[in-house]
Amino acid sequence: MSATLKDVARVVGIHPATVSRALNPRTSHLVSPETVAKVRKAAESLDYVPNPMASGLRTARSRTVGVVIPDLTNPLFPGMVRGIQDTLSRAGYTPLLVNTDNDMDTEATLVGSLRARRVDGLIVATARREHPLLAEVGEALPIVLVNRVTESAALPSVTTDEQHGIRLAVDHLVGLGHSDIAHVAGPTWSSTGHERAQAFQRAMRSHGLTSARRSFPVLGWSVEAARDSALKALAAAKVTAVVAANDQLALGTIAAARHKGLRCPRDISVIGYNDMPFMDLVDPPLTTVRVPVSDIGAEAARLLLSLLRDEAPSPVKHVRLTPELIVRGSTAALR
Amino acid sequence: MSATLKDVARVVGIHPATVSRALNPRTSHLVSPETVAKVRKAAESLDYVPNPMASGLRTARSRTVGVVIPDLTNPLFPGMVRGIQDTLSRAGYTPLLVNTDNDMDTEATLVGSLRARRVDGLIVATARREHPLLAEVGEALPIVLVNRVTESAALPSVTTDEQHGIRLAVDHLVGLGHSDIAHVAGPTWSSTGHERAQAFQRAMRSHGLTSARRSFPVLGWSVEAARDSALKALAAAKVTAVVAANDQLALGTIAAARHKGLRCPRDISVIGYNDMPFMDLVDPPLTTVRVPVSDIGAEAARLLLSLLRDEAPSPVKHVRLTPELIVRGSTAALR
DNA sequence: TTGTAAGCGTTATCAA
DNA sequence: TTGATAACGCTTACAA
Repeated sequence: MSATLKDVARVVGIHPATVSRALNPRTSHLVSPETVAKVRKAAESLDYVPNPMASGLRTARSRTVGVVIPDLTNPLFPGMVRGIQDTLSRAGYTPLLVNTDNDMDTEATLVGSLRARRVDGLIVATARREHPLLAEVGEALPIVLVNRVTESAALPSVTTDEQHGIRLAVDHLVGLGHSDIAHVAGPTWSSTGHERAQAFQRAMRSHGLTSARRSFPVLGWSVEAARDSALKALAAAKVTAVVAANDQLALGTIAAARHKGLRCPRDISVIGYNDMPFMDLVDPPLTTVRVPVSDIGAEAARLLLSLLRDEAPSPVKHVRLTPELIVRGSTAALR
Repeated sequence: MSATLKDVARVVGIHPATVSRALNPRTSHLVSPETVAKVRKAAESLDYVPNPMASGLRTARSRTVGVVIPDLTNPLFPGMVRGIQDTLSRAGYTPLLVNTDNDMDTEATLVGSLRARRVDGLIVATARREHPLLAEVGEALPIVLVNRVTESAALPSVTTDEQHGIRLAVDHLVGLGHSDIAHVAGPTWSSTGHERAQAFQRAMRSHGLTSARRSFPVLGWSVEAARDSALKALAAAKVTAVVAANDQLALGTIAAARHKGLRCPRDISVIGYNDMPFMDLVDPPLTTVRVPVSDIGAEAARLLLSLLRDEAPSPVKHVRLTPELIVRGSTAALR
């Protein structure tokens, strides 16, 4: 049904190999300009498109990249995925997307299926601080981590400056007069959870504020998972403000506060992290640290593409982007 | 690097073709049980995985499906995509996702690239009422439409019962005592926009209410796009309630109302459509018609898989799922 | 039940 | 500058 190199060759009256050379940008200089022109025209008129399975088989490269995320329905990821997709496809690569649901067995299976599909590389958003699988797969395949990293830092990554982001949040609250601030922290197995918690300690200390026993880690990143930790945080003596490790946890904290009869921001200020879509429309509009999700994705794709191009193994590169504070209605001056 | 049929054959001491037969469920019955067992063991120990490019080249099937959506960052779609992904991958198919941004040229390009990748079929969420491209591509490739359909109805589809959904919305408002109800309608090029508008007329008439000049179509589906139409709707005589054609338009309507000094639901009731994530947390929590997005995706994938399996062209099938009303805080009894 | 052989559409190597 | 040829890894008639 679809035209092949042979068909084009027949039309032009030359050998298929020459057609291949003429059509491939990296080899077309080996062919006389006139033949190239004739071939291009014939290919056009037959609307020939190269068969990626044939060339992939021959070259042992699929021009395909696996994208491993926890869950597409978490609003943090669609923007990141778009950044990845747009950049990859402009370079002729096709992303293959999988969702692990934060389950390590599922992840192992899915990474297996991506390797079975012969992906040329991997962009991974599911890293844990300890993550043997990634180290192992990284031996065989170029990998770029996004958002979260592994402890060893042996894999290239694109992240944001958590230190800076949390710092912005704490500074903002302190500026509003708060000093009794708690942290509803992310899961400790996640580098983002861990680093934000550490950053919280540091930021508090730098203001001369006590952060001891003021950090309350959750088990998962969801609105529901926040409840217990949020209640503990709110029970801590005199707490007037909470820095949550992401937007879902902030929303959960606000819900828990409401449940206790506290109103946000009147009685308690809450600040989130990520600035997911619609966070300007929730009640109250959420003050949060905005992460440039689409840029993270684009940057990760670029980094992977450079890895895919380079023959020589380059030094492991870590890209850090800078988040910014978005002030809305969930934070207010201490009364 | 990766083991091939030949490697397995060498280990077992038989011909590669036999290994192929033994490993393929559809042909393994042609091989003696003992050989099958030996082959399986050898394949396992070498961790052989079939090369999809080689088998795809040979069989002219990629076991790959193109998924065409307007924009992944629109919260309506991630759930749908998950439904598609989960169902397809369980059947051994890999989805290739593209975003058209509702631009027809982009769409043509991307569909072209999917065909270049030799996808076996297409799941399309970008249908317009008039959509020549899809009709054309549908000649060559199995296509299933999701959410939106084309006017001719010549392509199989999975949608929800718009008629029923809008009916639920209008009934709810009438039940609350409203009779002056307006519709902030979706774009007319979209079947969902069109059908919901028609359904609105019908539902109003069935209650004996006037719907004349009460429908105000927008140009796009976004929160911002709603502004003008919403202002017109709110300016219409005595309007006390608005049925919006989706959640974004509902949010835009609420914002416009607020801008005019009207409060929702006190002065004006607003009802959305889709029930996107977090619509329970916006201000006010949005009453809306919930669409089973994940089921739509799963159903579409199933339908396409059946098309992919069948040799004989089956009659064009249309699956309709039923939406349900979710009552929250954006609607209230007429005062 | 298994082996043989050809071919899917490319590209890389070698020769002309 | 072009042509011939082989090979990538798999499947499938056909033969044995």
